[in-house]
Formats: sequence, C-alpha cells, structure tokens
Amino acid sequence: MEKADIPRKTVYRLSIYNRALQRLKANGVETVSSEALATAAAVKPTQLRKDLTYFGQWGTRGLGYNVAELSKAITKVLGMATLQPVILVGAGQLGTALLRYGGFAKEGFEFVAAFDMDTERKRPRDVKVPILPMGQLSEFIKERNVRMAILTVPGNTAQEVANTLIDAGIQAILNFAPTVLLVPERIAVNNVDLAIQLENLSYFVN
Amino acid sequence: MEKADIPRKTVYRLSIYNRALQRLKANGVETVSSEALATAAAVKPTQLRKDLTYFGQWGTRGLGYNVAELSKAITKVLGMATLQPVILVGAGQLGTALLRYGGFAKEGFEFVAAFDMDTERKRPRDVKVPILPMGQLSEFIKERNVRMAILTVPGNTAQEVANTLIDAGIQAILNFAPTVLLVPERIAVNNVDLAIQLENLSYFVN
DNA sequence: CTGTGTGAAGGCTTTCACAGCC
DNA sequence: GGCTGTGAAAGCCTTCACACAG
Repeated sequence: MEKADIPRKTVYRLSIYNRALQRLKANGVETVSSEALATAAAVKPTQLRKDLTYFGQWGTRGLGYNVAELSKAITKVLGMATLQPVILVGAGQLGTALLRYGGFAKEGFEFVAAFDMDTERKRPRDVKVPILPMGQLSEFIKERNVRMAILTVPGNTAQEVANTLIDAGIQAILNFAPTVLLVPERIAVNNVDLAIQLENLSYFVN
Repeated sequence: MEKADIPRKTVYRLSIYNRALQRLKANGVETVSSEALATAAAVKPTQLRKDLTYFGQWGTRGLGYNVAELSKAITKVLGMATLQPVILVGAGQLGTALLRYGGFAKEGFEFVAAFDMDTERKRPRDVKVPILPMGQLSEFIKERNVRMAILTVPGNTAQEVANTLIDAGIQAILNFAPTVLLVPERIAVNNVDLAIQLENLSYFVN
C-alpha cells in the first residue's frame, strides 16, 4: 500500500484537526488561527501549516482559516466525503463491543454487516447489524463492493481470514488480532494491538 | 514523557519481536537468524539488528540469536519482567470488553480493578475484576502504587479523569477516548482512537 | 502589524556497505 | 563462509526563519 504525496503521519493528524474543527463549528466559531488549532491538536503551529500545504492553500494571511471550509477540505482529502461501508469479521467480545460503539457512524462509517463462525451465539439485542456466517463473506464483499474491513478474529486465524478478505476485494484492514499480517503492498493495514500498546507504555514507566 | 536511548518506534518493534520469539520458543527452536526473525516481524534484517544494538549485543556471528536469551533480554528492557498492575477507568461497552479480553494477562499485565460512575449496572458474570466507584480512584492508585491506567470513558470527561489519574500518581495512560489529552511531559500516553484509525485507512482506499 | 506559506536547516529513522567474529 | 555489529549515507519528517498577503 502506498499513496503518493501526503505523509502518513500528516494524514493521521488531519483527522485530529478535523475533530477540533467540527467542535469549533458546533460552537459557532467561523475562523481559527493555526496557533489556536495547533494547540487543540497538541502540535506546533508550523507543523499544522505545513500539513495543510500538502493539499492546497486554505488560510487567509493576517486572519486564519475558515473553519467550515477547512473542515470540508480535510474531509474530502481523507476520502470521507461519502459514507464508507465497513464490515466487521469476528463478532466475539471485542467485535461486538465495536459494533455497539457509536463513534464510527458519527465519523462517516457504516457497519453494513458482521461475520462470525457462530451466528447463533447470544448477543446483546441492541446490535442492529446483521451477523452472517463466514461462508457468505466473499460473496458479500464482491456484491456490495465493500473496501474496508475490521478484523477481530483470534490471532491464529487472522492471516487466513485476511487472505480471504483481500481475495474478495478488500483494500484496507483495521487489524485487532495480535499478529503481523503479511499482505500485498497495495493493501493498507492498521494494527491495533492492545497488548503491544501496554507493553510500549510499560517501557516508559520507570 | 521521555526516556533516553531507545527510539519509540524501536520499542514498539521490540514487542513484535518478542511475540515471534515466544512462538519460536514454544516450537522448540533454539536459535534464529536476524533474517528469519525479521521476516516474521515484517521488517528488514538490518532494522532488526540495529534495533537490538540499542541495548547490547545478543547475537553470535555466523550463527544468530539464542531465542530464549534474546526474549528474556527484550522482556527486561520493556520493563515487563515483573507483573504490572493496571487499572481500567470507564467500564462501559468497550471497557467491559477489554476486561474480558484474555490477551493482557498472557503478556504480563493484571487488571487489579476497574472504576465506573455506575458500579451497579448489569455486567457479564465472567468479569472477575472488582468494579469500584470513581470516588475510590485516587486512593486506590496511591495505596496500591498503580502506575498504568486504561482510559475508556466518554470523550467529554476524559481530560478531567486523566487529571485525576495523574494527580494520584499514574505515569502511563492507554487512552481510548477520542480526545487529545493534554498532560505533563513526564506522562506517557498512547492513543487508540478507533475512528481515526478508520479515517486513516479511508485515505488509502482510492 | 498579524498570521499564513514555504525553502532551507535540522533531527530522527532506516538502509547500506562492509568490517569483524565465530 | 555465514551472520552479526555498526559507522556512514540516504531518506523522511519537523522546525526554523522569513517573505509575503491582507
């Protein structure tokens, strides 16, 4: 996976800026300086300005940035202008918690289906997303043209499931399994490995 | 927060190497080359070797690394030689799922308590960790000398709770709230922001 | 005079090339 | 001969300094 121009770390920060902008907008603020916005995102003002130059010029010198305009620009750059359908594979503990978590929809994602070996297992009533058997996975991805998947299966099956996803046409995977997925270059993978995050912190605790 | 010598990214990779080493050890492998271990971690062999030089010389030229020995060394560097007590604050959907997730204990962490505004809410029976009221948070941290916390509270209360944690002596926070926490330099924070992870992937889906 | 945009400098991380030890 | 350890080079990202627009 690699997409030209915008550095990975900048892309990450763009999301943070956008959050702050949305909050400002909700508060009726129309204009913001790089200094103020940078503070909210805990970065340096020059960093913010440099980040924005990767996709155009958005500020007015002597004044700052138009909140609504900049937010719209970032949303477009991130490819979030349209609702992205997402599937979840592995509706266990963590998977189910994610299905119930409201934060995704708010940010422009929609769970269109979840998949699990066991579709009969008792799950909270408030999970509205249909839970389908693994056998329908490939077909569903192809038919609905889904490009993003969240992977919450046990570590020992993650690679195998990832292969299936990729074969069916998935382009980006958010991987919660504690495994390094080996995937073709063109596929984007973000790993959220909770144990590793803790280990990492452990190093900084003297 | 800043701890000298070892780069942040290296620390992260050390966890990955250690996972691979543990698997090798379980399979009875005694020696491994930088090439083989690097492949398992999806990095280049030189990267791996350079990473290891930050804390000593562990290989034998012409042979490779002793699996058990290297694993022990990494464990020690990461500060995981002893069981780390961890508390979780915010026992909602996600928090509860994390409490039930077995992956932490396996890697040397122990949830000693969880805290929530509502200690009476119905939760799955298999959550063994005691759920205490927020009022006991500070005292517990001080008494038990807890240094690491997982934060799974709603975004609008995250900063406030973080302040409480830090005042009580917490040194490292794994933050799941969709908020940028403003903390003193000496405090280590790792953010796991699920919506941002998805947004990030969205950029790479053309 | 305020605050953005940006080439250039600086700093950090990865990769290379090869010396050195088993 | 095989594989590690490492100084030096390359590459990438952040920060600086300041030109320039409103």
